[in-house]
Amino acid sequence: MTRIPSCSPIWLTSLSYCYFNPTSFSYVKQQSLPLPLHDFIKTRRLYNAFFCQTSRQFHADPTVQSLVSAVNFCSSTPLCRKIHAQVIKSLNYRDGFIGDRLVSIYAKFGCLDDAQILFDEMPNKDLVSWNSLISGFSRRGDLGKCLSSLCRMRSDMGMAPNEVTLISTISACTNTGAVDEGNYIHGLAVKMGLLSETKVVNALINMYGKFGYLDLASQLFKAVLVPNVVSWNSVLAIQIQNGFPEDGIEVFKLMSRAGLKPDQATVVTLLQGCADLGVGKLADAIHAYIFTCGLESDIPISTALLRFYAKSGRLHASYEIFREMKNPDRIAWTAMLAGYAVHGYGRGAIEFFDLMVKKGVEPDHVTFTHLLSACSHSGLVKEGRKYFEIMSSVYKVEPRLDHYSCMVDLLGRAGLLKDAHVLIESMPMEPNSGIWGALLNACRIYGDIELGNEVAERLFALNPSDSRNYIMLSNIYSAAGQWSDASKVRLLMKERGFVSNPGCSFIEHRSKIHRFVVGDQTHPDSDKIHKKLDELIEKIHKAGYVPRTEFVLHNVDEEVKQYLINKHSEKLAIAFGLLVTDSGRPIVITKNLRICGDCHGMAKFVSLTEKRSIIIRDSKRFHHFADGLCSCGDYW
DNA sequence: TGCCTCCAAT
Repeated sequence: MTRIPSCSPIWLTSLSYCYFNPTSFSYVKQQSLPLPLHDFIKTRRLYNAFFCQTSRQFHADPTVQSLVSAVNFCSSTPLCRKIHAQVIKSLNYRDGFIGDRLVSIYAKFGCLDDAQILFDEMPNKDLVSWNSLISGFSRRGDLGKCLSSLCRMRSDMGMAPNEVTLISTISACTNTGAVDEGNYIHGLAVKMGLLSETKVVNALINMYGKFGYLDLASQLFKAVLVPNVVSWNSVLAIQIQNGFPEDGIEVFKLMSRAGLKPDQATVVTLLQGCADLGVGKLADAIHAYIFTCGLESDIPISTALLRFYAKSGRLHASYEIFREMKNPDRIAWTAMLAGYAVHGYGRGAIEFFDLMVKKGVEPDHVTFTHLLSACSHSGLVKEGRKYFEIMSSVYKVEPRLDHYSCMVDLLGRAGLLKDAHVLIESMPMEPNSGIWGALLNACRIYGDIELGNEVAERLFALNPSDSRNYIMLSNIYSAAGQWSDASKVRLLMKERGFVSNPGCSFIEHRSKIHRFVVGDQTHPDSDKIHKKLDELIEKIHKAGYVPRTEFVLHNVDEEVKQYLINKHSEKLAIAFGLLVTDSGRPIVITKNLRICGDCHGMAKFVSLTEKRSIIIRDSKRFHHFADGLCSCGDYW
């Protein structure tokens, strides 16, 4: 074994700095430290010697305890480096233990190379060391390294993975959408008899749920002998995230009946379901529960609550929650910003963003998506361009597809079709269907048939099975009065076997959800509703309201068109008490003001499939429709 | 006394 030479502490600190960051070698040189490259290589061996030597001295040294506690509270890379340097200096190192923790911290903060180097240098790697490394790769979404480490561990070292190894690997499969690899790990879990571990099954339930294999997930859940809160939370989240919030709420009821106490994750997930469904009463109950349990200072819970109120049109309530937060994090700030954006407060969103930066909260790519979408929906072209520019130059957030999509939408809605097209051509990555779709929508608004045609061609090539593109192109032709071309597109759709689903509206009334489809008379109170509708339609027509119909339907009588439009969502909303008048004129405020007062636009926005939102204002307050549902619970 | 499953902003 190499003898450990006597070294000054400063030399060792620099050594560890240099060790972790070879590019900063010049820094060490500047300090006039005797450390040329070959010495640096030598120090690697030296370092190994430290590990071996110190493992023997571990119990003898009194500073070990402080190092252990230091490493346990280690929360950042610089701190981790300091402790690591200290570990080397004090010669107190038991392989494993502190090393494992350091590996996982380096990995946690994205220094995967450092983690790997440190791991490789560790002389005696036990199962926990391997798990630390694998979990690090998993957290950073590096499935390849996760799997290769798992293989190395099994074949090179002859070590069997335990439940922790599998949980980390399953999690990596989930986050990268790797179905085959996930199946392989599932098989491995069966082979190793690890399906009796609830945590492993929970990870698998979550994985299959995220992949959309709900049957498999529920089979696994049923097979768990004693499901814990996480098992229940997983099933709850699966239902809600796959678009079945009602089933999710049923799961919650079963969970309560099974005697399990909801935890933070339960509450957050339920609130997400409430926001998707717009069920105000359940959310109110949850809000009360939050207070009873003293959870109101919990940031994720407050954020979920904030989002619920914002989605329900109660932006003030949402802001109150935000204001009450002690230390809102980036996610909370972004959620609030999204609230402003979705309600069409472009200027408000900008001001809020500036405040966020001023408070020292760093925006990320999601923040910019909302900010740009706020600019887009308020027609703030100049501002949108500015933020798109500085997001990479100042905030070092490289624009992604979503940001380009927002910008194309912004320029397109402002009528700058050419600029939008140029921007798409300049993108460093392949534009997706969302981006071409935004441009196609702009072509529809401005009636640009030529460009619309070109864009539609691209969309058909990119996503031939998406019926929305065909409908949009057909609408462009309809709006221009080119009925035969519009018919051709519709025919093409038919040939390719697409059925265009009619938009569906639904409204919560006294804790019950009522669904309506155009021309639908199946509601038990249909007669009453329609009578009321006729009354109100007459009223608003008298007030001077004329719906736009030109691209709704063609080769249909004007009267029939009016009928179909009138019977749909906007009038339905009015029938339920949202008399949309302001000094005698109906007002419709949408996040895109250009569609304001457009009956078809509104019906479309309220439709379930569109997943967009609108806001209607009556004399007292705003009513917000999100995901096809009016969820302003207190006006009935 | 180190590694791990569910939950918050598109």
